[in-house]
Order: sequence, then structure tokens, then C-alpha cells
Amino acid sequence: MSTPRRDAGRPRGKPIEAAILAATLEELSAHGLDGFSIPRVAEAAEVNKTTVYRRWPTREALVASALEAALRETSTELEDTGSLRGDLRVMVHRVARRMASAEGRALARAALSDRAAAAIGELAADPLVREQAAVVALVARAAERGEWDPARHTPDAVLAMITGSVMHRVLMERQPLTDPWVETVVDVVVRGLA
Amino acid sequence: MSTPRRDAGRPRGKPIEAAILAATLEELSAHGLDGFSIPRVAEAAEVNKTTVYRRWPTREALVASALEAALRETSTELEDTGSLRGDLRVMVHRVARRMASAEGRALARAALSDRAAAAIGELAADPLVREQAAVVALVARAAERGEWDPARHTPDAVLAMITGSVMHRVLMERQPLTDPWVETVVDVVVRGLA
DNA sequence: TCATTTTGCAACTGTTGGTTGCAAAGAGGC
DNA sequence: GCCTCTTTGCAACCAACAGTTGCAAAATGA
Repeated sequence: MSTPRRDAGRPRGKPIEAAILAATLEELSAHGLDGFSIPRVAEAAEVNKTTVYRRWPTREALVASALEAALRETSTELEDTGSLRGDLRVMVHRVARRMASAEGRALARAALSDRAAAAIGELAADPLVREQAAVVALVARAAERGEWDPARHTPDAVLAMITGSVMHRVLMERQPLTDPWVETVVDVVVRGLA
Repeated sequence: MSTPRRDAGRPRGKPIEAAILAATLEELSAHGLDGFSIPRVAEAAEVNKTTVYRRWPTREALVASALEAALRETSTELEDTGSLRGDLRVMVHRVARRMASAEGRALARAALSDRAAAAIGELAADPLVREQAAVVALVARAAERGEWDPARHTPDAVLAMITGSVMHRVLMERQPLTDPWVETVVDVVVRGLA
């Protein structure tokens, strides 16, 4: 039997992949993980649906690819502003900025979905642990300055308070993130940790 | 033409309605608002699907009915424990209890859905405003005791911090709500408001 | 008992998710 | 510039499912 030469023939189009993944995020944000439609993704990406089915065998694989790609290019470090108050302010705005994007909301909703427990949940949980790592660094700085005793107030609770309050405000109340509101949240946390 | 006598014939079965609404909440929690299937609801309620279609013309109407019924029997007042710390603790646990139930999570996810803007969003937002009203009362008590200056720290931010952090913990991190965690959150808020 | 309505049942239609076979096109290797 | 191999698009197709309709049986109040 002849050995079919590997690496021959027409390579897969890169721009096609990019278009499909972008359309996937859009679809995910518009219709959620349930109600997700590959034909709709293909149409939005201006690609035949067979192309999508050939590259990604299942819906889960496609969504996982899209989320993974989106996450790969999100920065995770929090800049050091020199004070706990400033650091928290940066953190609030970063969460808010993420929630303002379609990918961010798609991610949040994917993480929320009960069914996501399988493949998606793991991926969606990834930014959480990375966020947690960033908070650990933030805490270390604050502890060094004497602004925070991590033994007294555990970091993950503070992460939940900041991220959770912003998500509640943006996703559930659907209210804008005004400056006074942000200042109130940051102020309560800073004084509460003192 | 003969006037068809109103109020005649076989009345609609009450237990059937209850079974359908319960199955609706279950379905909503399992598959979300998108991916919602009326035939599946009918099967779970052990009722023919035509019965469901006859009573509720659209999916939205059915979901709205179910949420409305579920909300009607949720208490909203927060008991007065005599201290801000105690009041907040009650509030945290109430949110946690709500998140522990399938209906609560279904509600939260429905409120999160972008498409919910139409009929569902309004209903899902309802418990939020009721919660806010309860917080106003809580604030009034705390202000009277001199534990909180509402002019300095606006109540809706505190509502978002409490509710949001619990939702983040339960729905996103999927971690249990331990006592130390709750105490940390409450403590930070109380000291932050002082 | 009777009139009237609900419920179940079965069949049907239309839409949509997903698959397959084939022809055309594109990209490298020679 | 040709050749080979792969991808892509296209069209047809199947299966599953949402939603509708007509009819018979059951249930309920009068």
C-alpha cells in the first residue's frame, strides 16, 4: 500500500477559523449554550455549515475552542498602583470592562449554565482561578503595606465581593457603573479590611 | 343565535396546572430559557402536550406564569435582629437559600439571559426591586442606630455587594458557603460602613 | 340526563440539526 | 507549469422535534 504523504494538499484557511470562532462567541452571547445553533454560526461566519462540522465534531468542541482562543489573549496581571484602594479600583474596572464585551458576558453566562459542568465549565472556570491568582498578588502587596490581614479576611471572599457586585450591577440590575457607585464599593471594602 | 352559557362544562384541572408549572421551573433550570422545550415539560408533568399548548399560547407566557407563581410565595421582609451585623447575616443566608433551590437558580439564570429583556426580564427583575425595598428598611434601621450613613454609602451598592458575592460564590465558583466565608463578607461590610 | 368543556390521542406539517456524496477550487511539492 | 492531495461549497437527504388540528372519550356542573 502506498503511504499517503502527510502535509500535502490545500491547508485549512486561517481566516475561516477566525471568522467561525468570532461568530461562535457572538452566537454564544446571543442564544446561550443551550439554544446554540451551528448552522447559525456558519451563516454568520459566511461559511458553509459543512465546513464547521468538519473541523469541530461537536458543539462542545467548538465552544471550547472559541472560549480558549478568547481567553488566551486576556491579560491577567493587575497593575500595582501603590495603594489597596487604587488596586481595587483597577480590579473593579477590569471586571466591568470584561462584562461590557460580548465575549465577557458569553463567558459569564457559560460559567453560570448548569450543564456547563462538562467541558465548558472547566474552561469557563479558568479565568476565575487566574483572577484569584491576581488577587493573591494584590493581597500580598496590601499585606506588606499593612492595609490588610489575610488571616483575618480571606482573599477569595474579597474576590467574590468585587467581581460579584459588578456582575450583579451590570448583568442583573442592568444599571450603568457610575463613578459614585464604584467608589462606594471600593470604599466599603478598603475600610472594611482596615 | 343562542347564547352559550358561560361557566358550564368541565373545569380546568387545578392539579394539572400545578404539575405543569412545577415541571416548567424544572425544565427552565435544566435547559435554560433558550433550549426550553414545551413537549419535555408536558412529558415531565405527565400531561399531553396539547394541554399545555392550549393553556399557554407561547413559551414566554408559560415561563412567566411559572415564575410569577414561584415568586408569589417567597417572603420578602427581613427580620429585625437588632444589629446591622445580624441583619446582614440574615440577608446573606436568605440569598444563599434562594440560590440553593432549583427555582432560585432558574430565576437568576433567566434574569441573566440577554434575550430575557422582553417579558421574562421584567418578572425576573421583580425580586430584585423587592429585595431593594427590604434593604431600604434594613438601612433605615441601621441609620437610626447610627451604624450606617446612607448619604455616604448608597444602599444599592451594598445590595449588589451582598447578593452579588453570594451568587458569585455559589453560581460561578461553585464553592460551598462556609461560615467563615459568610463572616468575612459580613464583617467587611459592617466595618466598611462604620 | 344533558350540554359543554377539557383532556388525550394520533396524525400531520414545517423547520431545523446534522450527514453524505460529489464536483470545483486552492495550495503546496516536483 | 503540472500533479496530487486536501479543503470548501453545494445540494440532496434523513431524523428529530416543535407546534397544529380533528376527533373521540371523559369529566363536570346544571
